[in-house]
Amino acid sequence: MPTQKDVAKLAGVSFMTVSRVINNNGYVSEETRKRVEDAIKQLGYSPSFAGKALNRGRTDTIGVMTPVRFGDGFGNVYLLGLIRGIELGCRKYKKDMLFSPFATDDPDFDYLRPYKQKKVDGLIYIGMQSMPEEVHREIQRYSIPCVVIGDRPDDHSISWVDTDNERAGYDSVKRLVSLGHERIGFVGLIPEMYNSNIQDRENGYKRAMRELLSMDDSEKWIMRSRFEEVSVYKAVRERFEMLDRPLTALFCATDRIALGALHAVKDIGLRVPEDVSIIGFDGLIKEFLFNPTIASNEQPLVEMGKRAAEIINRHIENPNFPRETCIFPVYPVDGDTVAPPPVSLN
Amino acid sequence: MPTQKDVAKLAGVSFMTVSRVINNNGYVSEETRKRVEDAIKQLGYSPSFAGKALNRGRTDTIGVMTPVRFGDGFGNVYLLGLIRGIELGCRKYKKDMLFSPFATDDPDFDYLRPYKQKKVDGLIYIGMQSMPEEVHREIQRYSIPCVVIGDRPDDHSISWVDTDNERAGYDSVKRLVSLGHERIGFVGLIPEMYNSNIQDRENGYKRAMRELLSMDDSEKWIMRSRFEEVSVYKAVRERFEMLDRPLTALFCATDRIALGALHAVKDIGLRVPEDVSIIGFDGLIKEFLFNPTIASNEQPLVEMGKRAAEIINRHIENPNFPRETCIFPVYPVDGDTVAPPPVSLN
DNA sequence: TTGAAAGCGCTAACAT
DNA sequence: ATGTTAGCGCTTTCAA
Repeated sequence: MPTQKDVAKLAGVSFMTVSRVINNNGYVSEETRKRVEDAIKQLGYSPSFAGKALNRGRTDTIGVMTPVRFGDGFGNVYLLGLIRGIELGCRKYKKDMLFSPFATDDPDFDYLRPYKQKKVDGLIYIGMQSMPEEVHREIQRYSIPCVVIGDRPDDHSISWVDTDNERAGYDSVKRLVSLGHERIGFVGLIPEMYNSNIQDRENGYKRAMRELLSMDDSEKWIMRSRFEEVSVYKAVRERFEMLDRPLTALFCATDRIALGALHAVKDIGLRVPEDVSIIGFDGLIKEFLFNPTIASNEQPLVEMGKRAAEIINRHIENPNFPRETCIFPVYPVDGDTVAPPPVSLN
Repeated sequence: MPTQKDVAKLAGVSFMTVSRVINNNGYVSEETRKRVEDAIKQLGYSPSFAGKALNRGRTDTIGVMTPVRFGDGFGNVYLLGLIRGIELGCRKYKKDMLFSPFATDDPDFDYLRPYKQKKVDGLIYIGMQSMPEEVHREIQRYSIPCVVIGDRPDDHSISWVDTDNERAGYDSVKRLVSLGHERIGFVGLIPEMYNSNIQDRENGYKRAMRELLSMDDSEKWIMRSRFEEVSVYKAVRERFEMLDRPLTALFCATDRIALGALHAVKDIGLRVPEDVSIIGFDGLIKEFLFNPTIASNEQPLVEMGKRAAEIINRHIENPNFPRETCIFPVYPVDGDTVAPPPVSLN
C-alpha cells in the first residue's frame, strides 16, 4: 500500500503538504492541491489508520460487546435490531464497529481489551447478562466511554439505554384484566437464565396481580423453563395439568416462549384465544406472518441502538460529558391470541 | 492508559525489556520478568494496538462486509449463522472483526477503505449481492486477502466458500418427483432482487423439470415476488387462480417465501400437504417450532463462516497462498409440508 | 541478560 | 504557501 511519502514523491512536494490536502487544513495552493489529489488517485492512496491513530489517540472505531452468541436462534432478532441501530449511528459519525469474540467461559477473559489496546474509542455493551463488578471498576478507573443497552448499571460513570420492562409487564396484565381475565399466569425462565429485562417483566406482572387483582400469591401461577420451546411446552403442560381449573391467560416473557406456550395450550385441548389468551414480548413474531399472530410488546430496538451510538460519540468527543440514561417506551402489539375469558360455568 | 514506558519505569527496567516480556522473546531473567509482570498487572497495561500495528503492519482484525441490513427480518438468520461461524474462526486465530457501515447508495463509497487504511488485514465479503467489477480489480491490484461467501467470483485472486444451490434446487424437485409430483412450481424473486444463490436454485429447478419431467417450458410455473410474505402471498394466489388445474407442489427459493406460499395455498382452500406440497430453503424455520414444520434445505452456515475465517487467515499469514474455493453440501430437511400428490380425478 | 537507536505513517508545532 | 522537526508506542537490529 502506498504511503504519504509515495504520494509526496509523485506529486513533487513534501509529505506535509499531502497531509494538509488530506485533512483540508492549512494553506495549499490550488495548483499543488490538484497535483497531490491526482497523485492520491493514481496510487489509490488511503491514509494509514495506525499512523493516524498513534498520533491522534483516536481510532474512529466503536467496540460492540455482545455476550450472546450470534446465530443461536430467536433471541438474536433482539441483537440484530440493536446492531442495526448502532450501525446507523456509526454511519452518521463515520465510525466502524469492532466485534471481539466473547468468552465468558475463560477466566482470563478481558472484557476491556479492545479499549485498553486502544483499538476502539469506546464501548457499547449489550446487557443480556450483567457485567462483572470488576469490569465496572475498571471502566471507572480508566474513564472508559461506555454505554450499556438493556441494563441499568448503578455506576455513575456508565451511561445506559433501556426500556421500561416493569411497566410493560404491568401493562400487559392490565390489557388482560380489562378484558375480564383474573386467572393470569406468567411464563418466565429458570433463575439461571434470568437477566434484568426478564426479571423486570416478571416484577411488573406481580405488581399488576397485586394492585389490580389483589393477588399476593401470584407466584403460584408462574411457570419457569429454559429458552427452548420444548422446555416451555413441558413446563406449561405440567402446570395446567396440576391446576383444578385452567388459567385463562398467559403473559410470556418472550415471543419465543409464547410460541411454546401456544402449542402446549392447544395440545391440552384448549383453544386460543377462546379458552386461553396469550401475550408475548418483543414484537418479533409479526415478522414471520404467524397464524395466529401473537399479541406482544415491541421495543424500539433500532432507535435504542442508534441512541447508544450517539451517546458513546458524545462521551468520546468530550470526556467530561455527564452520564446519560434513557428509557424508551415499549409498545403493545395486537394479535389474534387475545380475547375475553370464557364464561365461567360454576 | 499506561504505556510500555510507564511499565518500564515502575519495574525499573528499559522499555525494551517490557517488550520482551510481553512478546515472550529474547532473554529476560526470571526475576526481572516477575518484576515486569507485576508492574503490568498493577497498572492494568495492555500493549497499544496502534503502535504495534504501525510497526508490524498487522492489525489482527478481519473486515466483514455485509451488503445486507442487519435487523431486516428473516434474511438475516442467514447472515447471523455466517457471522457466528466467522466469530468462531476469529476466536481460534485471536482476531477481531470489523464491521463498517455499508453504503451502496453512495457513489463515492469505497468498499475497500478498511483495508486500504490498514485497519484490517483482510476482508470477508458476504456475497448476497455481487461486488462491482472495479472492486475486483482493486483487490487484485493491491493483493488484498479476500474471501467471498455465497458467491463465486471468477477472479483468480479471490477465494470463496459457497454451497451447491443448483444441485439443491435439482434435488428438491427430485424429492417431489419421486413422490409422484409432476405439476411442480417454483416461487422465486423478481429479477431486481436476485442474487446468484437464488438464481442457482431456479436453474436447478429448471434443469430438474427438463431432465426428470421433460418439461422445457417450466418458466410458466415460476412465480416471482419480492421478499416479503405479502408479496409472495399475492403472487402465488394470482397464479393459482389463473391455472385451470392447481399445481401439486411448490419449491420456494427461501423459507420465508415458503411461509407466504403456505398461507396463500391454504387461503385458496387447498390443503398442505394433501393437495399441495411445499419445500423451502434455508432450514431456518425449524428454529421456530412452526406448525406445520416446513420441509426445506439447510446450508451449513456456521461451518461456512468458520472456513472463510480460516482461509482468510492463511492468506494473511502467507501472501502467496493460492486461491481456495470450497463448496459445501446442502442438506434436505424433512417437514410436514410434503406428501404424494392427490389422486387425479380425470 | 539488558539497553540504545532507528523507523513504521502520521500530525501538531514550529520554521522558512 | 511549503518544509522541517519531533514524537505518538511499539518492535527489530545492533551494541554492550
